[in-house]
Amino acid sequence: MTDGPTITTIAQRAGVSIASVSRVLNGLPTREDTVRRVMRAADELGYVPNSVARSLRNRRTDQIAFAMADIGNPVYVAMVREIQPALKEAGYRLLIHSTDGDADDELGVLRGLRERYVDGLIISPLRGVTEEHVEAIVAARAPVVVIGALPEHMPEGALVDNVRTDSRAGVRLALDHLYAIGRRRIGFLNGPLDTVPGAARAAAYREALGALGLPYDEDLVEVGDFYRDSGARAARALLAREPEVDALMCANDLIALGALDVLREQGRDVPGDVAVVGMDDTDLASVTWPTLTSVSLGSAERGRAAAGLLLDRLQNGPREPRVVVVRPSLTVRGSTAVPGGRAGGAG
Amino acid sequence: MTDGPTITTIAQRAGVSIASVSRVLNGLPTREDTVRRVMRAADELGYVPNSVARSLRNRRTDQIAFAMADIGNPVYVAMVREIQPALKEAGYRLLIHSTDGDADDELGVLRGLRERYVDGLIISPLRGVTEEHVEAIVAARAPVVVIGALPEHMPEGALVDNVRTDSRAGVRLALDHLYAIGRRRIGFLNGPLDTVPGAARAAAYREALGALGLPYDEDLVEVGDFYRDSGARAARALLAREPEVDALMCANDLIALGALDVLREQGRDVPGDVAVVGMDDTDLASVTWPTLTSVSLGSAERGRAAAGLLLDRLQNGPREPRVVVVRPSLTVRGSTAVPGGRAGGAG
DNA sequence: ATGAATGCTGTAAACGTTTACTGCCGGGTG
DNA sequence: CACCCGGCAGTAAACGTTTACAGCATTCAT
Repeated sequence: MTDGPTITTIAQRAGVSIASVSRVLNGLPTREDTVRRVMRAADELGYVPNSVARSLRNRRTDQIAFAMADIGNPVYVAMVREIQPALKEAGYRLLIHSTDGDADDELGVLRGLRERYVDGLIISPLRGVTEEHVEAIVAARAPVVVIGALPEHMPEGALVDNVRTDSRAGVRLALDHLYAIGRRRIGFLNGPLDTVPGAARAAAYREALGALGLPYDEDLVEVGDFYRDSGARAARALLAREPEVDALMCANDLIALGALDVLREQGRDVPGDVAVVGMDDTDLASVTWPTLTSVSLGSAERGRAAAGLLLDRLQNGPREPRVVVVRPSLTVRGSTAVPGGRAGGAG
Repeated sequence: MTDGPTITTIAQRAGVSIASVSRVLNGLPTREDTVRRVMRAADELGYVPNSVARSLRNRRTDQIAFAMADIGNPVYVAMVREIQPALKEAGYRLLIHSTDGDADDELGVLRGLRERYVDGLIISPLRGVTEEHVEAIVAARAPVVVIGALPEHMPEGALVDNVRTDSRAGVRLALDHLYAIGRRRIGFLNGPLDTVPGAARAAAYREALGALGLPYDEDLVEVGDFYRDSGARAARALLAREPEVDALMCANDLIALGALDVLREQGRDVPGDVAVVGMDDTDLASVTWPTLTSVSLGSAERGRAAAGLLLDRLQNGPREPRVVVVRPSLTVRGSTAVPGGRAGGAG
């Protein structure tokens, strides 16, 4: 009564052994009569199998974890939105680990794989895959998909697929676009250099300027965090130091939001005086005013790919690690809507 | 090697029984010498306890689920952001069920409680708590917290706490504000009437108008979905039918976004010509232009409260069901920033 | 009528823990 | 010296499944 029926309860009521009960419930060939008796008893008792016991015996939990820095970040929300239905479809439950950018937490999740509470993991390490990450992945002996950059050489035993985006190409798209609409003094508001995206975007900015024949000027670069208020601070500093900038390349949409705040506050027209480009192309980009031109790094697509790779591994067994690269694209909106000249902004 | 060490492996290596191993690992009083031997063996083997086996034996999984309609909705994101750290702090993992507003899915989660894969559940049923929900909750015999309205009378066995907000009061806050800044023809863009929030807000709108001595005019009301494009459609329809509206009360921020799109497109000044108020006070509200005055229904607070109630139950055992009511508040921003008159908008 | 083959069913072990219970050993007490 | 008690450790059962294996009827062929 208080403790819920088990197959033993059913077996007693139906007058058969627990083995028969199990077989019936799992649809294994059984005599018609036995099937009826067991089904009847199970129905009457309102039996529901205990998933923990089943997991212990089957050595699988039908659970998959997704670990990222911050569930409040629209990029990760976009990924979760793709991952969750894909997993549900395949009969897996989803566990969420929001690590708050805490590296120890992140490693904790990875090491926790050895507790076998999930069958696989999708992880997006904020500060890249360190030696320790690799060790934990090897020790895990459960499939892992990393969203983001992976070290050049992974050891043999690392069962790890990889989904990445070419943020270098993304930055180039943005700078090409700004160049095309006539901008020559292009500031750069970046996130922390010790994060993977931060470092990659810094290098890409420099490289893209070179390709366009523009000089790299340290005074045009400001480093902060990937948040709105930090973006505002950075924009303020940059505009004070270099009032002549005619475009701001922002390392993500939140930074761009902060920049827009400051530009509005200072009465500078966007994009007339200063054009602004964000990155990630989150939902926010179509909400701002003017709407924000942004480089899409395919968050949704990356989420979908990661789920696909993991499920493939779980369903079809071991295989060579795979890498999926998602191509960035540029969505032009109001904040750069000045084809060739310097007119008022549009939505 | 391939299968990971268990306490049996440790016991052999340390030359003790598995009981002693377990005792040492759980910090139960044990002879100094035994402790050392076991610890040493565990270290050398890189032992990690199997959480599934532990769950089976302990009859607890240290997992909690949160079920809501759509993880893409900022309201739920805000809740998750509060729930996740609270659970982590208490040693619980978080499972996410995004039901896509599918009622069967929602019931599935509730019924799934009987599989005992989680120790408790926080659920925010989109269309209210039906008879079937109640049945499932009673059958669950695991603590449940419902965010949203609960039926008047719950049966004895229902282990359910409740967190709700007073959206009636929220709507009143908004209408009082609009009235105070001189608006008299206040349109209402609502969500589906068969959702709990939709129905509540419809009633509240009517009631609040009455309290202000304003007539209820069906032509001023438009019903759609809780999404941006639906909000835009509704706004277009309403403005076409009633060009004289001087304010739009929107049943959530996304609808308000759509309304702002349409007003801008039609060249109507916000808040000069039409003031706009949203609901939920999501992150979006401070991003739009003009920024959006919005009624906060305390999403974060509700999430925190729900986690608190559930953890309390899990840690301190059964007690009388509790109800927490979160008071709404109004955050005034640009979209209504016209104290008493009809001047240009500000941020 | 006997043997093998066929088709179900039941017994028991296993998954990896925790813990009640029993038993052993040593020391203190009468 | 006998007894008891305390402190530890080991045996075994239990959590709720799944499944290998053995066994039993029944059927069929010879």
